[in-house]
Amino acid sequence: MKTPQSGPSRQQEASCSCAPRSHPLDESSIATDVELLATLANETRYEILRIIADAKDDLCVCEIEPALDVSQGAVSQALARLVSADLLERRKAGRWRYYRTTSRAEAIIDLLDETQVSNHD
Amino acid sequence: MKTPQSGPSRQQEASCSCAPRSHPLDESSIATDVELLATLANETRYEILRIIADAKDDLCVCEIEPALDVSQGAVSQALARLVSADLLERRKAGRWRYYRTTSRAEAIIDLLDETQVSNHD
DNA sequence: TTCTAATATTAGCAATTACTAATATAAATC
DNA sequence: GATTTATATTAGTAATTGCTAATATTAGAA
Repeated sequence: MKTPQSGPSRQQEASCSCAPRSHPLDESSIATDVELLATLANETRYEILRIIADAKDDLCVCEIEPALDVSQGAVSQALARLVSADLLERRKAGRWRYYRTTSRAEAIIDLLDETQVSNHD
Repeated sequence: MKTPQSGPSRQQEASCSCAPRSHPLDESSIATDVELLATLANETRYEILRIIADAKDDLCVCEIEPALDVSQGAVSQALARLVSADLLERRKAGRWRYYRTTSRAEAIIDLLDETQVSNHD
C-alpha cells in the first residue's frame, strides 16, 4: 500500500492509496480531554466559570445564582461538575460555600480570550 | 444590601446578604466560546483534530477515516464542523480534500497537553 | 431541639446531539 | 456520454444531556 505523495502526482492517482493511520493516539487522554471540554461546553457552566474568574475574590453560590436564569439545583449541579473537572476549588465557611477558579481554568479562559475570532493567521 | 465581607465576620452573618452580580459578562462572547468548546467536546471530532495535528503534512479524508469507527458520513460531518469553528483548513485537490489544523487549533491542543491532570498547582 | 437558610441530591422529562443509512454531488477515468 | 471514486448532504432515530421540581442534608439561630 502506498502513502500519498506530495506534489503534482497526487492528483493523478486513479484511486485513493492512502496508508491508514496504524493506531492513532492515546485513547484515554482523548477521553480525558473530551470530558474536560464537555464540562466547559455548556452555557450555564461556562458562564459560572467566567463570573468567578472575573471576581477578585472567591464567590459564594448566592452571588452566582442571581446572574443566571436557571434553578438553584442547576447551579449546584454545574458547580459540582466544574469542581470535579478541576476548574473550580470549593471552600466551606459555615452555611456557605465559596468558589474560586483553579490555575487550569484561568489558563483555558486566557487562551479563549486570545484565540477570539481574528479569523485567519 | 451588603456585600459579603472578607474575614471572620463572614461566618457570623445571620443570612446571606450577597450583592448579586449586576450584569455579568458579554453574553455573545460566552455563546461564541461555548460553541467552540462544544465543537471540541466530541470524541470523533476531537480525535480527528488530534490525528491531523500529529501529522506533519495535511491529510486527506481517506487517511483519517480508517482510524475512526464511525461511518463516512459522520467523518464528513465532523470535518465540516471543525472547519466552520476555524479549527481546520480545507484544501481541494482533484477528488480529494486535504485538511490541516489552524493555529487556533494548535494553541488549544498545546494548552490541553500542558494542563494535563497534574492535579493541584 | 426546632426552625430557617444555604446548598446538594435525585427522578423524570424535554431538548439536543451524533450517529447510520441512504442519497446527492463533483471530479477523474473509461 | 457512462462509470467509479471521494466526499457532502439529508432524514430519521437512539442516546445523551441539562433542566425543573421535589426532597435531603447541613449548619447556624432561636
